[in-house]
Amino acid sequence: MRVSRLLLVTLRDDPAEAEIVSHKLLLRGGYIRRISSGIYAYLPLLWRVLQKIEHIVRDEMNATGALETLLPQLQPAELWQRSGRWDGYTAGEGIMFHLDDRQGRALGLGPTHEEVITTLAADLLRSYRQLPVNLYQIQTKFRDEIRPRFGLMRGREFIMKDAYSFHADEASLGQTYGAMDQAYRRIFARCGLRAVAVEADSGAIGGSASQEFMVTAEAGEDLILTSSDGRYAANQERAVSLPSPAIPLQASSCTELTTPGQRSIEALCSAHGFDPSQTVKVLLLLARFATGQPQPLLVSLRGDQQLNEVKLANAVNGRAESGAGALLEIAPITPEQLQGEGLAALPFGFVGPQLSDAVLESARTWTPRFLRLADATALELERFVCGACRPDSHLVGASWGDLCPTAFLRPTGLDLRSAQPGDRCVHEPTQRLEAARGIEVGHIFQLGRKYSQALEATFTNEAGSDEPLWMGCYGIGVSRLAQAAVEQHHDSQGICWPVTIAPFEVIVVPANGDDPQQTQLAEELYDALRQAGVDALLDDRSERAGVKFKDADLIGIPWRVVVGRGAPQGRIELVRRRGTVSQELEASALLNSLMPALQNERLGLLEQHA
RNA sequence: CGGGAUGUAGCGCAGCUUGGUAGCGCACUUCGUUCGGGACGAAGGGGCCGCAGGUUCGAAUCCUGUCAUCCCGACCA
Repeated sequence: MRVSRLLLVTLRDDPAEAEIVSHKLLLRGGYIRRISSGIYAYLPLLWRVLQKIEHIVRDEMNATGALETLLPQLQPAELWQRSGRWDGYTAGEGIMFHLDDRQGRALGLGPTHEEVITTLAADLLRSYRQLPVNLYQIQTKFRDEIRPRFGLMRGREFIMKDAYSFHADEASLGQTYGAMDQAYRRIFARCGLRAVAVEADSGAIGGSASQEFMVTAEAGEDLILTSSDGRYAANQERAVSLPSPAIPLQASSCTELTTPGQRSIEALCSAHGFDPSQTVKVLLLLARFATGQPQPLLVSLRGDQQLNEVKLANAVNGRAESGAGALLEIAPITPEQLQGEGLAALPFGFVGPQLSDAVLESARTWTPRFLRLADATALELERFVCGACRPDSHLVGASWGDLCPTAFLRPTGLDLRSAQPGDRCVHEPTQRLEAARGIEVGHIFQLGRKYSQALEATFTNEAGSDEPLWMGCYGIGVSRLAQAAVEQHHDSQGICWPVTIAPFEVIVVPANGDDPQQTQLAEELYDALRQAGVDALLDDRSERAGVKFKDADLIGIPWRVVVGRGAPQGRIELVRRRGTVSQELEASALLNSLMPALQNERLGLLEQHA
């Protein structure tokens, strides 16, 4: 390809719309243009990158025996209603774009494809003899994100590879899950990305085991916690750790303490010399469901611990009444909400675990009793400080036995705290958790039988009876991966693509486009490279050398061949983009010099993972 | 959804306080000189100042509304 024909439009200034470096570079390098918030055009240069990523994905997926398919993006609401996800995905802060057709039938634009694929499986898969099967597609997904940001990182329309496997038993599912784990490691390595596999929450998709693949980068939206021995890595949403021991409170009985205006743990402790680990804080929250009544929550945590919302949401989901439908939101109870329910004001900041359900008695729409949950670290305290349920007053030396004498008041003990960097590890207490930021580029799940049961996808087993299929699902954010690669591979001059996903492998630059000797030699080398199977670009523009060098650096072509003053003597220059390593050599020696290095780079980081 | 900011040429911005009909840099076109790290000179082209109302003799500028985009938040009272 010739640069003059490439529709290469580069920008000198950072566009105001971009915040992070990868987003700026993709815009400046002429890779993407924003069409609307979270919606981007993939320009020809980026499309080449995406196709190279897709090729690697296909190659590795096919190698595991998976079958490529293409499923509809426009999906009937009925399918989603049968799986129970329609309300959760469309109401509240649901992420599914949806619409009505001319007959008034509701449809959704697929944010994911479990419903469609499971329906197909129910239709096609009848016998254990057909199993296991793994189907995948590379498809545009639609998600109405609360807040799209960072270019392709969190878009409302993006390209994803998603795969769905079907099995006769759990062991077979485990096998494919393992094979996908290995395939994913190879895919990211071949793309030249440093990625780590972490334990993850399975989120809205549901299911049991799940693992995320994170590209480590400062701009990552996720916090990941790892042990330095490499044996533990988890998303903070899911991470577990050993809490620091509490400092025992010297008290044998319960007394009341006046605490004017001391609503926060911090204010309370600094005014009276308590350690936060000697206190129990109580959070009053409201869980809203798609169909069921709003459920007030009373959550007790040790004062020095942080609530993990994801763990809480999972706990609430597991305890919701069967007809409640999807959990839409958990948010702090506000004074306005209490008023709206016709309830008396509550002493926020001075609430203890003993708060009676009587305060909810006359609620108009809420369930008139709290769901009482507590983190294990709070329940372990013998004596502690907590709110007295009266303004400007706390209890010192309270105990669970005194406060909550009846089983009715006693909270259920769970793991609800967030693990923090520096915490001791569960697998080995001498190890500490370290924090890193990561961009989630892949996620694999063992779904089990959740969808197959809901959508009645069954097969006939060896014994002749019907049972639901076992399922797994496996995603890779293809467009996000492209930007994550830029985030991980750039310098002050621009992008430094790994060869495997670069739009071109080599760019040939005649320094002076008016010099016939230079242009002729450049043309010859360009032809020779292409005949050798190299993905080459020729900068045939009549620009000054500086402009061509700057553009080559910005768009990040891994190798540059400069044909300049040495052309009459047959001397050229070979420059490696990464590190800007340059060597001068005979034009006739180009292929011999370049090909071994290029061949090696075409493996990505694979050799490290072999 | 809450808070903050910004909408002026393809991109980056000034002008707005104190109303008088639009400017700078880059990019684009032509010519000349230059030619190995975003050249220089000259001459050009391009804007319903986001949109809609209002105030005024007159609005990019003041007022009201609306739309869009970006950032922070929507966990610990």
